[in-house]
Amino acid sequence: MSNPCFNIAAVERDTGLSKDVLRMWERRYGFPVPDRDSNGERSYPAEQVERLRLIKRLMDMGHRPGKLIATPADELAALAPRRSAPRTARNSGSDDSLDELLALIRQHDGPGYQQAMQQRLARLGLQSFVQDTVAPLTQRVGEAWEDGNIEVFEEHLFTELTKRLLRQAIAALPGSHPGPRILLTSVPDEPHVLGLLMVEALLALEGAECIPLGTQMPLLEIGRAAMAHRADIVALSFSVAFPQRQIPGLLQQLRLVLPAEVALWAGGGGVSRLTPQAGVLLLNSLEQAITALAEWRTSQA
Amino acid sequence: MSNPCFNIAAVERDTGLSKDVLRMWERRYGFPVPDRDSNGERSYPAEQVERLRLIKRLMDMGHRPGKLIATPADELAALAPRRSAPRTARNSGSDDSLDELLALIRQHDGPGYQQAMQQRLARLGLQSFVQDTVAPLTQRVGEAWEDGNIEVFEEHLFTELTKRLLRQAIAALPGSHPGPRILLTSVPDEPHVLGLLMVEALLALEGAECIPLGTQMPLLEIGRAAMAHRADIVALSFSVAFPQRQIPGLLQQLRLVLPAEVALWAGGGGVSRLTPQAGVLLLNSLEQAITALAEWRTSQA
DNA sequence: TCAAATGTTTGTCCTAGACAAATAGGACAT
DNA sequence: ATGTCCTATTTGTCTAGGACAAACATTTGA
Repeated sequence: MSNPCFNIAAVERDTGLSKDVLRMWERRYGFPVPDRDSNGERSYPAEQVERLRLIKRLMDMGHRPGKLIATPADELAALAPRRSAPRTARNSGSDDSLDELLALIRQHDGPGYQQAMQQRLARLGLQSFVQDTVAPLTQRVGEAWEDGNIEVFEEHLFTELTKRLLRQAIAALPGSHPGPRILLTSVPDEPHVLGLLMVEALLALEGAECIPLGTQMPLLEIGRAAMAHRADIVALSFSVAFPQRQIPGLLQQLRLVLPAEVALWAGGGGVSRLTPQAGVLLLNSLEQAITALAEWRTSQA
Repeated sequence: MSNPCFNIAAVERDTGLSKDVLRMWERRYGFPVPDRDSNGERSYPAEQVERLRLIKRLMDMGHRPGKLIATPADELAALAPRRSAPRTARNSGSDDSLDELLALIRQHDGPGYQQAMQQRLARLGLQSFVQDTVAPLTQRVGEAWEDGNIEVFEEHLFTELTKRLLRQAIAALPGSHPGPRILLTSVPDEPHVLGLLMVEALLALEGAECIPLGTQMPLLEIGRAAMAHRADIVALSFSVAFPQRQIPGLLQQLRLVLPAEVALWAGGGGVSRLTPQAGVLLLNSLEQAITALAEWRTSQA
């Protein structure tokens, strides 16, 4: 047979579970139980790696590892979407056209998806496209991900193609910039960029001068960048997947690094359940970004 | 005093040196010697972290840790850019226009950089733009990074804006795809996407159907994606920063996961010093990607 | 019904030993 | 002088189990 086998470092890479955790689970729960190679080192069969990936995904949804590992294989039932509001027609389940877009991704039809999205963009205009198509579609993909009925590579394809569409649309905008200079980025350990692009599109549309720095900037660097670019506002994005309890500390720390006259905005799914922070403006929706921009302008006038 | 202190996990994040390595160095070389907090856990003063960062950078340039740690503080001299060919006029030092582009980044003039690059793209055409502007410019930025004379956020700005330019150019290409279906991605722990975009631009220009999946795909997922998209070729990119010794193992493992009829290509700065691998085509330059595509086509005819 | 106290679960850190992969240095042959 | 092989050193990663604190769940008390 000689199925493909993985050493512990490879499993760490592929699952996101640290070596310490892998060894600890083996000690405590008796799973995974890897084979040993000629040097006595762990060698995980692909099957166990697969199971670990599934467990990790369910953990990210809020399940506890102890329970998951005990469950034999009908944990497929545990896929039960632990969503607070189970998809009323109002929040995200109603729009059939979103389902069509999602179906294109599921059929791995990249060109078809691009074309359909281009049409929507042309029809709706950028603002409505972002708010009424990209945002809900992203949420739908996130839900599918939690429910386990989308493949990792399908999600990657969606993200990659959507990023391209947004960047293209942003690049096509006219170049006059009356508004504030807004530096857009995310903190280390936050690699998601789609939310940042959505808000960039909306802000650029309103005439703000956006400085996109990509993701994962060390805090001290964000401070330096704000100085160097003479930014008026620093806008950060936190995805729902980002560990919520770290956010207040990060924001406070960054607030200390930034000059007082630079505004600090934080948005994205990760901040929606957060209590207000001194010196930080929390944006709970895309609309709010537009409002905040208008308010900033009046406050400067 | 209470200078800012870092626990071992923070040092790992900030330096890229694994916890194991940090503890081992302490045991073997007597550096770093962190303080201990009330729980007996390592607490690294900022000064030592700074030194570690410097050491890591020099290591990435080819120096050995043993020597570096022994060197007191005049290792600043060791900054001597150990570049193999110290910038002859031929390899990368001659083109003044590249320096102008780099200067725009250093002045944090994003719009100016974008405009200058757009002009070059229009003048040279996509192929020459990629090969003669983007590639050497990327290398130049990498050198500046090694020499420590570029800021992190400057590098981020460069990367972000250049990504946009390339994606825009790719999107503008006509849509007929006679060629093979090529799946483009990178392995986990390899977040760099610029190289992937460069090769995508060249391959798409030659009529290949490129399926961009972004970066950091788990190996098993790459296999599934190749099946789902009926890919003819899987192309991976490894940056110079990627730990070279991990690459052969990764490629072999991926080779086992992929169907035999799917070709596996690996390119980027990380593979340039690699010995040939069975079942894997190593691309040492962008030109080689074009050649490889032509060869694949004749072999299929 | 909410808040505080208690108990469980879980991840990360610790020490210290072993070994193999990578690299450098030296001997030898071409 | 140059290239190849062999040996010695350097260096990173793995292993084992123990300890503990932070996160979470549950029960108690108001």
